Amino acid sequence: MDSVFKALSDKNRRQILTLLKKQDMTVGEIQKHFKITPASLSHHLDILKRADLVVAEREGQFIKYSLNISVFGEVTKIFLNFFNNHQDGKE
Amino acid sequence: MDSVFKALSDKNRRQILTLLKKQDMTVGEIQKHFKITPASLSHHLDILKRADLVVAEREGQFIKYSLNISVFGEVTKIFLNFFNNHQDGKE
DNA sequence: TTAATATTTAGACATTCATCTAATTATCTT
DNA sequence: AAGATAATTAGATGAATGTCTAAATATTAA
Repeated sequence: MDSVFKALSDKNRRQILTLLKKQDMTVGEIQKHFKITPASLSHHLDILKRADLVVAEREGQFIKYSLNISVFGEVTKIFLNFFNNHQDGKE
Repeated sequence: MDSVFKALSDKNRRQILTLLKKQDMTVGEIQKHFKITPASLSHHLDILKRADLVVAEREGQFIKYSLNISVFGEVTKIFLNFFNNHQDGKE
């Protein structure tokens, strides 16, 4: 469970989750919302994946990421929904 | 809001919150549940305080800590209640 | 199969962070 | 006022973390 809290402790990663809450996205699409390098983004996605917060699935040349809709995923969404929209996310 | 997530990202601090959920405690009482030094504990309490998750009040020679029962406090309790009791807390 | 695009992995670097010891502040007791 | 207890602050240290560049892997297109 520690990995979930660790994963949520980074602002970029929380923003990724917020994006994926709206729709599944490829790395490239997610990338557009950030100014970090693809390598850094990939690192964040890996941390979210290890925390079981997101799932990755290859679609040809792309890799599509989506929220892991499980018990944790649900609660996390509720949690994020409450805590975000206050002054955290930039969009 | 970042400070809240950062605060929750440490296992010791989450355990402190879990303890305070049951009852207010002085630093000394909290201390008994950990094997870190008083200085380290004080540091963690400071982080929780800055995140507005707990409140400190001097009572003579002691300082009593309690959960900050506010909107954030309430949600945090619910959140912790759900996410703990899985494999995170040691008690 | 060669070139181009998408994403990840490896390795390095600077910053943040949890922890400790030692010193300091605050309160209580004698 | 002096000593004891409670807690915090200061400063140091090693580990963890976020970021980058460069290289590697995977897939599509020519």
